[in-house]
Amino acid sequence: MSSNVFDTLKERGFIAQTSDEKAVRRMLGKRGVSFYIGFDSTAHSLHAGSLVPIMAMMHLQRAGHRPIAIVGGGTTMVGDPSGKDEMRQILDEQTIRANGRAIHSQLDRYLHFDGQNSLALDNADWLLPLKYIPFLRDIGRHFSVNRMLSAEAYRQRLEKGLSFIEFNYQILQAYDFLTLYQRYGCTLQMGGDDQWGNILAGIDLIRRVEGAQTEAITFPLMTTATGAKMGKTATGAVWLDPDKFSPYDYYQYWVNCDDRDVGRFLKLFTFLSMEEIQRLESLEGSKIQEAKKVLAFEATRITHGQKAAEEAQATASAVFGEAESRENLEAMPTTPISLERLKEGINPVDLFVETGTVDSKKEAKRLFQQGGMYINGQRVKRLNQSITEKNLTPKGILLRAGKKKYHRITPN
RNA sequence: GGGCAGGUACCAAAGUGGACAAAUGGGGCGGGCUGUAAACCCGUUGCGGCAACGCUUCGGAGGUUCGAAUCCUCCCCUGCCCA
Repeated sequence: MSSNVFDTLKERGFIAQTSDEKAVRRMLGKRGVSFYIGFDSTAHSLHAGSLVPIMAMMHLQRAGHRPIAIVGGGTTMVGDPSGKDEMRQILDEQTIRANGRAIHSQLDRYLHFDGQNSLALDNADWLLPLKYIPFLRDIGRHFSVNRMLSAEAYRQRLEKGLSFIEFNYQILQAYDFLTLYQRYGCTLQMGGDDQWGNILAGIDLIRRVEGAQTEAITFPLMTTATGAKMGKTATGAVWLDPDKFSPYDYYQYWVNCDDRDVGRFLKLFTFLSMEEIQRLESLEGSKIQEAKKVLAFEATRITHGQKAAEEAQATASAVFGEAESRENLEAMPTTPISLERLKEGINPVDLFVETGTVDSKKEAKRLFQQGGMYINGQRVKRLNQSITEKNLTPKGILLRAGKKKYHRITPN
C-alpha cells in the first residue's frame, strides 16, 4: 500500500538526503504540492545527467503535485561553484537566455507546461532587476559568512580558489526559493546532492523571512559503475537533444551501460514496475543483455518517443543482432553523397573523415593500420582503392570503425 | 600593494638551451578474449604526407641564440603568506 510518491522515490533510489523525512513524506502524501528544481542554463541542451531530476519531477507530477522548472537565467550569470573544482566560464546574457529557452522546450516534452499545473520559469526575471544595496539589506543580512564558509561545497573550493561572484551563488539560489514560496506557494525544493547547501540556505531564508517551514530532497550524485559521471562519455555529453545526440546513439548509450548499473538505472530511468525490474535484474550472464535492451528502449522512448525508440532498437538489432532482422537502418547516422562523386570514387580515408566517423586522416589511417576499418562488413585491406557506386548495397554503403561505430552512406 | 610558488597535450604530472611532438600515469582509440558487459592482454594516441619530411603546440606578446617548453623583458591568470 505504497501510494505515497515519497515511497516510490525512495524505493527507486532517488533519495540521497531530505530535510526531514517524516515531514517530506507527510507533505507528499497530500496532493497539489508545488515543488521546484532549478536547471543551469550553461548549455543549449540538457544531458543524461539531468535525467534523475527530470524523472523525479515526472513521478511527483503523476502523483498530483505541481512541478516548477526553473531555468537559471539569473544564477547562471553568476555560476554555481558547488561540486566544481574550478570556476566555469562565464557566459554572456544572450547565450544564457537562449539556452534557457531551449532547455524549457526540452523539459516541456516531459512535463507539459501549461502555466497552471506545471510551470516553467526563468529566475532572470526576478534576479536581474535586483538592486544591490536593497538586496544586501533585505536578504544579505540573513546570511552568516562564517557558516557559509564552513559548508562543504565552499570548503573544498577554498583550497583551489573561490571568487566573490561564485560565493554569491548560494544567496541567489536561496532567494529563488523564497521568491517561489512567496509567489507560488512552493514548499519543496529538489536537486542534486551537491545542491544540499544551497537548498538548505533557501529553507533557512524562508524561515527567517516568512517564518514558514519548507522541505528539501536531494538526489544521489550519479556515477556509473566505472566511476564516470552520469551522462558524460569521454567523447562528450549524452545530450537529450536529438540533433546533438541521435536517438540511436542515445539507445546505444544505455545498451552499453555496465552490467552493474542495469538494475539501478531501470529504477531511475524507466517507469516499469518494481516487479518487472526485479525480474530483469535477476537475469544473469549474457541474459543481462535483454535487461539492457529494455532499459535502452524505455529510456529512449521517454526522451525521444515511441517511434524513435522503435527505430533505434530495430537498427541496433539489425547491426548487432540476429541475422534475420537485417532490415531497418533508419536510425543509423547517415551521410548522403552524390552519385556523381561516388562514380569518381572516394578514398576510404576521405570517406571516413568526411562522414565524421573519425576526426582526421591520421586517425583514419591509424584505424586502418590497426585493422578497425570496415566497409560493408569487410575489413579494408588496402587504402589505395576507391570506393565507388559499385560498393552500393540496397542499404547504401556501411562504414564501420572498430566494433560499434557505424555510419551509413546513401546516394543522392 | 609587498613576498613566494605556479600556468606543459583530454586530465594529472615530468622536462629547465639541441637527442622534445615533449617521459610517466589516467582517459580515449584499435586489436584479442567475450555477451554490443566487466576484468585482463597487446598496440596506439597533435596535424598533413605512402614516405623522406614539413607544419602547429608547452599562459600571451616581444627579445637573445645557428637553435627555446627551457634564457631575458613586459603583460595576463592562479594559489599561499603578509597588508
